[in-house]
Amino acid sequence: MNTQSHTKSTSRSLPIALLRARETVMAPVRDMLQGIQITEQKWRILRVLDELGEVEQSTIANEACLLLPSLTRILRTMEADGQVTRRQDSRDKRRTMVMITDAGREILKVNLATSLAISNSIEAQMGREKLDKLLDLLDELQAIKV
Amino acid sequence: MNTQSHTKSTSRSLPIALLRARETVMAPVRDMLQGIQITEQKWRILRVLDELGEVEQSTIANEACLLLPSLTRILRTMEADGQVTRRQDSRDKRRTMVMITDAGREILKVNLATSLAISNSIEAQMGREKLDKLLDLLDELQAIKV
DNA sequence: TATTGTTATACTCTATAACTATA
DNA sequence: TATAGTTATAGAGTATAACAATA
Repeated sequence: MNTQSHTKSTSRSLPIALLRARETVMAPVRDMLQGIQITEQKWRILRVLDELGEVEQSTIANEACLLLPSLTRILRTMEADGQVTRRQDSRDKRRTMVMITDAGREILKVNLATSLAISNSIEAQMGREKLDKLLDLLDELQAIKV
Repeated sequence: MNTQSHTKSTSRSLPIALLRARETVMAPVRDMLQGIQITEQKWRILRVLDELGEVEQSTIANEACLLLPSLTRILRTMEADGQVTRRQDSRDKRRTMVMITDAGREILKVNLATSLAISNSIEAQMGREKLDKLLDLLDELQAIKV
């Protein structure tokens, strides 16, 4: 409690605590992405596509935390840049199926070492056990319906 | 490990896990803020100012995860809207000291009940103990130097 | 010389509504 | 009627550099 209005300390506010933690983690990731001219959003899309294989755009939007209109625009440039392919689903023609290309996968591969180095640095400071616990709790939080 | 390039599952990727968890938590908060015509960034600034009292802009930028140029613009409108006051520090004239006003505090106060209801809903689903553990871990993560 | 903050600029994302095509 | 995705548009934030004032 503070003296002003009895709101919680910002460090015990989940939205702010999540944001601050993310900023700490993202700082070196942003350095990495800047070197390869790719935005955070594109990086997330590549990660999601690499993990899920060929999926429809709504799935990407959910998994990568992007709105469909944003995704439409971003995928257009990623397709032009040869990082993803898109095709109409033959069974349900409303759906567009998206897949990562070899060139897209190459971007992930080239940055794997840096990516791991960042993870390892965090693990070295937090400890594997705490990090796993944190990921478990985040996964649980992410799944709830507020 | 997935089949494509041996990257980690996105749910075990700290940047993505933090973002997804935040999106879950922010959904109802955004509903609340939309009702009062205030952006997430302004809400964070009000929270930080309410907690810290009168502080310089660099402190706000750090605590609310905003860049100084963004903060300059946002504070200009918040000052015009009577939510904060700004004055030059007399000892170090480079510094601008910012303070929340009663009107700004009123915004926090009016939304305190909704804010608490959201917290309580999360607590009801996660449990107090897990939530505290999560906040502890986030605080620890936020403080490391990657 | 370094630091605090502002301004300028270009870019990108967000949010919403309206729309098309398909189911 | 509902759903998947696109387009249009307005608004806001991001990132960087250049700058002014002060230390």
